[in-house]
Amino acid sequence: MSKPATITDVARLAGVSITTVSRILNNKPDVAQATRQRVLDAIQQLNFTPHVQAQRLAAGKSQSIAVLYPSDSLGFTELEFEFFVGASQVATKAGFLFNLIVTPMNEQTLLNLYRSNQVDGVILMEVHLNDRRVAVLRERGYPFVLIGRCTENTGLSTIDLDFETAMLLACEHLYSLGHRHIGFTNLIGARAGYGPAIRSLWGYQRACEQFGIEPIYRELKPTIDELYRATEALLDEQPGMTAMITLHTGPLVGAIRAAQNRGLCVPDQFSIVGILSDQMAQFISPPLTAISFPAQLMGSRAAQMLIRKLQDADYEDKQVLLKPRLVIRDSTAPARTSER
Amino acid sequence: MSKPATITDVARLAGVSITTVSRILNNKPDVAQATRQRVLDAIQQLNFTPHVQAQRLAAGKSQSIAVLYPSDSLGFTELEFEFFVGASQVATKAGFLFNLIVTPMNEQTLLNLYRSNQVDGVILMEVHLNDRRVAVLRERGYPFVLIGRCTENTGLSTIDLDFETAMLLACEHLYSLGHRHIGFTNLIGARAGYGPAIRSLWGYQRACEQFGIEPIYRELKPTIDELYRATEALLDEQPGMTAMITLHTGPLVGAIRAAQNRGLCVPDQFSIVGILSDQMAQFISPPLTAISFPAQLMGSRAAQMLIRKLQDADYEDKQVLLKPRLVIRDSTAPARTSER
DNA sequence: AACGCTTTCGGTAGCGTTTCCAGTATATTG
DNA sequence: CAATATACTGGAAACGCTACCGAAAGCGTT
Repeated sequence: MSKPATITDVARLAGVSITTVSRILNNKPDVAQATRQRVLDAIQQLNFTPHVQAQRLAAGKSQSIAVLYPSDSLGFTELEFEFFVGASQVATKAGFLFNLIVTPMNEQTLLNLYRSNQVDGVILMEVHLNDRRVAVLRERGYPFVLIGRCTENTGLSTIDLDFETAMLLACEHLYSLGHRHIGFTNLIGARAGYGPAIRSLWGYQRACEQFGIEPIYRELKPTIDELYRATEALLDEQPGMTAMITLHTGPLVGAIRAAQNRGLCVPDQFSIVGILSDQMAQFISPPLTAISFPAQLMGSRAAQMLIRKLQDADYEDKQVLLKPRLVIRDSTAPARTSER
Repeated sequence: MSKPATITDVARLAGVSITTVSRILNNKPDVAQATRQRVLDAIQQLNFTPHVQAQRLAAGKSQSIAVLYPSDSLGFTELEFEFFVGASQVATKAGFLFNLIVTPMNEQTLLNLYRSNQVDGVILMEVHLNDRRVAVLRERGYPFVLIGRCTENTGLSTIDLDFETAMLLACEHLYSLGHRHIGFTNLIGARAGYGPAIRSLWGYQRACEQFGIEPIYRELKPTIDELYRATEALLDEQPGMTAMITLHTGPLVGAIRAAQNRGLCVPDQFSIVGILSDQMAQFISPPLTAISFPAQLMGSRAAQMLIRKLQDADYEDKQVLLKPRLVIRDSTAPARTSER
């Protein structure tokens, strides 16, 4: 574990000043081709790698970004993971360090992240319509992007799935299959200001109006048990219900099991549409008809936006809204005319 | 985005030298109670947070660890994710930055990670029995720990699940339910030196000997399709097979579907045992009897070991082998005496 | 021959900490 | 009461790099 070579060693070996070496390291102009080669050889020979802490201290930048996913929220499924992988890949490629922070942060610790130069910018997940974190960061002018949206998004960089359209698509699909009684179990938090919940509800309500069907609605916590019980309850109360949409990702099996336990075969007697990543949808039996959740894409786009924002002083903030895509698999089927 | 306060500002405001402030920041002794309070007040008042890059440069430590998960290997499931979360939580709590690196690294870039002071130590995942990375790092004396094991582990810090015992447990469970023809689909790579595959195979072979049953064995890639086809093939070739164990985590549904497609109800006519995290096992229909894979625990233990190794000069390397636990759910049932 | 331009390079002052060493005042000891 | 230990504090040199500024050298222009 001998001490690694420093820029001084390289300079000495190449017979130049450290300034020149620094120029080459940072691809600055004003250096003769011959000198450049000599320095590169020296670097090679010494196995030199610049000391990142020193670089960052001198440059006044941390060259790293973080994703904040407060783990007290919904827990982890593959979906969150796909966000991280997407962001991580982009960051690494752009020469940024990627930090995943799952510990919930208060305002202080959030600001300290910037003040201590730990990160140049962050990606916020699980944002609420009226998110304190957003207010605090915006006020201080610290760079960040949101996965999700707030009520007021001007001047913010956001990326989000268009949940409203997603619900429309799902309803439309089921309606066209002949279903006229379509339930919807939403994530909890529509009242508390949780974006996906609210916007999904809007979409569902609009679809119901448009198709002239009666809403059958529940909000519940994301556990298998909750969804199981809720599905049972809905089936009891709404004997005509032949299909269901749920925003719950992992716990979705609860709905399938509840239906099957009633002797309702999915999809022949009961159709289910979810919102999941393609991989997750395939890992379920039966393979799920679902709005495809492009989590990895969203993660990488978010990282791209953030990094461009950091590098390009007059980068213009954008609010990206991804068009949802419905992938039809084996959990939806035409409604039987003579129902149950 | 005004410039954050520095240690000099704090020192000036408190009327002390920066040395004293530094002492307090690092909980060093030799500072009067009154002075400490005065400085703490100043820190509070200025919202001061030490500049991490500067701290690390001066201290010669990066205070960060990384997990290397080469994404070209098996892809991502919830399982990998749980590793990361476990490690990340421990790291954050210990004041370490946590870096997730999914880009595959060659020897050079791996070493550069240390040389450039980006990390103090790493956690290696997906290690092979004869892993180049291990050789390189060991030779240089760079700190690391393994999730998994090598052939020769003396002087290494490792943590691994006892796959051999795991297979014994699974077989035992099925045997005691009356199954006498038990298939096993393994991850690919037993020959190439992939630890889990090899050790599972050993366990399976031992169990077969012990219970006097005939091995029914396949190695395949971790995709749903592969597992589906393999299960079909096994059912064709081995009409007596009433149960199956698989090391494939996510794609496991392929086996379930294949059985169900044959009209074999799981578990009444066909039993399946997997190796999954508890959460994943519950997300499958039917809830899966499985060896519980304590991924999060393993991640956090690995991080703990690494950090202790970094902080404690004479820390003794340990090879931890976690005892597996079988959780019985609804995918296994007694073998029917009059089979198919 | 004097001037200015371009290209290429080096000197050096930071960046914000930690840490070693030396110093002062106070307390303890024989 | 001198001598020595003890508690506390400050000065200044690193840590390894970037970035500003200025200088030297080569070349064409007037």
